[in-house]
Amino acid sequence: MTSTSRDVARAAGVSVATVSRAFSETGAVSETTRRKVLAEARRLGYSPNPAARRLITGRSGNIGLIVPDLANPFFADIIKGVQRRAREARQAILVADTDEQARMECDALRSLARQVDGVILASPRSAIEDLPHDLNIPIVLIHREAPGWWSVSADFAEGVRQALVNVRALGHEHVAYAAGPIQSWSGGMRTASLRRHAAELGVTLYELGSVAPTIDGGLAAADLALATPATALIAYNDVVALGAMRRLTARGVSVPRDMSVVGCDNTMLSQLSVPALTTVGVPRYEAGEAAVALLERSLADADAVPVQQVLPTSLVIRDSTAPPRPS
Amino acid sequence: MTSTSRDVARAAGVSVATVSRAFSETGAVSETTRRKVLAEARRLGYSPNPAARRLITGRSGNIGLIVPDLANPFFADIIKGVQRRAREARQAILVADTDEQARMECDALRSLARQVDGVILASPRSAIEDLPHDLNIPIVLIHREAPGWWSVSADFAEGVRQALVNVRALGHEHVAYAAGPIQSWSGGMRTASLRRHAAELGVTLYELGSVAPTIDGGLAAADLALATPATALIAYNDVVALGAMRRLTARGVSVPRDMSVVGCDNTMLSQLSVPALTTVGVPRYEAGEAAVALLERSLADADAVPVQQVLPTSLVIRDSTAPPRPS
DNA sequence: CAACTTGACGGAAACGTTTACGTCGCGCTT
DNA sequence: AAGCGCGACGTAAACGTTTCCGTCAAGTTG
Repeated sequence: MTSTSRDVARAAGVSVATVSRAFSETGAVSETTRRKVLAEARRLGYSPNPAARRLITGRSGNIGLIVPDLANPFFADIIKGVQRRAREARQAILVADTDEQARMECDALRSLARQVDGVILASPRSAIEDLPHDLNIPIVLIHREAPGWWSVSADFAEGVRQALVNVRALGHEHVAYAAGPIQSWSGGMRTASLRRHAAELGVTLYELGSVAPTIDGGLAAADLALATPATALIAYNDVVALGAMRRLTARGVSVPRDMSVVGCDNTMLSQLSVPALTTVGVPRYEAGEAAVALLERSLADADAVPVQQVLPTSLVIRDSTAPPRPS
Repeated sequence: MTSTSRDVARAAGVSVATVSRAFSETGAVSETTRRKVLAEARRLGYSPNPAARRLITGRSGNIGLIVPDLANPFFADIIKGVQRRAREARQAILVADTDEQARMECDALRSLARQVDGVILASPRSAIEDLPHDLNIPIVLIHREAPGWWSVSADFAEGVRQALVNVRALGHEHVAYAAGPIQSWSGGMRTASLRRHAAELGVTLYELGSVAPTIDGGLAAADLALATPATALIAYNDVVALGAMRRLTARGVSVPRDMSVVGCDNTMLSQLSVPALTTVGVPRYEAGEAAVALLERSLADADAVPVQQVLPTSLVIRDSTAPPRPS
């Protein structure tokens, strides 16, 4: 049905080796025969069989991408970044959704291992030591740093610091913080940063503990916050912030008049809400692109020393923050 | 580095053919030797090389998925459905994002063609006749029907009919409709259905024309709606509805007291908004699953006659609709 | 008991490339 | 004029499976 390199070789009056060389950029072939071969190939509708090529070169030409939840807009942007950079490198991407389950990360990793040249693992829920390390393909982590691993993450510590500084500048002295899942590495960064900077900024931090990273988690966080003297609430992410705003409004607490709210991630949601959410901007698209770039580097030089890239974050001020009401 | 079937064969004292048979479910091999082979394979860390397998069987074991925009929550759910069903069938999925561009659909189709066993094309922006049809792999369309093509779509006509009936039952006699992009097949279905049923239900339909399927499009739609006597607005999708609600609120028009708003798709957004959005529920997860099922059928029997599956839709009533204010 | 089926297994030929190696002209040096 | 280097190209051996035959023993039938 589909034609092979032999067909093209015959038609162009050359050997299959020459056909192969005409298609691989590096091949030593004269310009005239290359043109001849390419023309003949087009006429016959020939394109190299990727399976055969992969069998001999060992390169599959595609990379794996593992995310906790595709429906989470946070990861959607990461995928788009990966996608774009991968397309330039003529790589296809194989995506796996793990439904937020750590075990599925390992399964996905294993089943992808033989199919791809390398894997990008976004916001892994697993502990690093639980990840299989015997599948000799490069792995790049997103939003998780670990010694000896390639990774690209964002400077969450700086982002929430900016949030705290801003809220303090508005006049808030009592700030509540709703943390996310304990396994979240980036969440840990945020908590640590807030603790570190609260004292030196002269704000009292009320840690509300860990809530689910969902709307419902946000509802709970709002009630917890109202039980403290806090006049501002920093949330684990935008979704929690939105949930909190909804609950606050429902309980007659006006945002930002009675309570300022800050989210994290700057997802699409933060622009949609009313009032629009002040949030910590996290580069997602760029993280995806950077991860592919790192993967390419580790693919090019198998024993390159892993780099841990950190992308900048910055506060995006919208309408959910304001000075506290004079009491 | 990695061991091959030959290594396993040698270790187990059998031939490579037997190793192959032990791994392919169908192979005629005695239970005892199969167990022996599998044990030896596990010990050596062997797993069949997918490239070699593909080269000879012609099956790649993965399917392609092309979507206009990964960041659109609408498609995210479709992917999750595809993902789930594909995992059961031990298939990996290769995803391509076309950035809403019709041309990229063709490019993606072509570059995927040799890599996958079949392709699922969600909400194609291209005209059917522009799609390449010479790449002899099965294609399943989502949310687009065309004679001679496999497809799974939703009964948008019924969904918006229900919306119209409901709004009419609440007492609205003047209803505005903001349509989406003209290339949208499903949008066409909605428009046609509204036109068909408006008269018989005794409602006057104000067609606002086509707006961008974005928040900004929704802002525009709101202004257009306010220029008509309409007391209810049906929007192309949830995003447009949200944009409209925002604009209406900004202009001092209370939703749903002064104006009822109905969205379409029942995306996550519709639950997040305040007030929560009444919307037409469209099965996305199920559509993804169904598409894979269809793909499997057409893979199993190459000249099966294409089926066009239609999934049910139903109105989800939330807080953005209410009886019109007595004037 | 001979002939025949049946099931388990090995040998070997594919599948369609890439690439190491060899050959062959051609132009250049000495 | 002989030797040499070099670029272009062909030959053939991989890559790791699956699968078509063929063989052989064990059971089954007439």
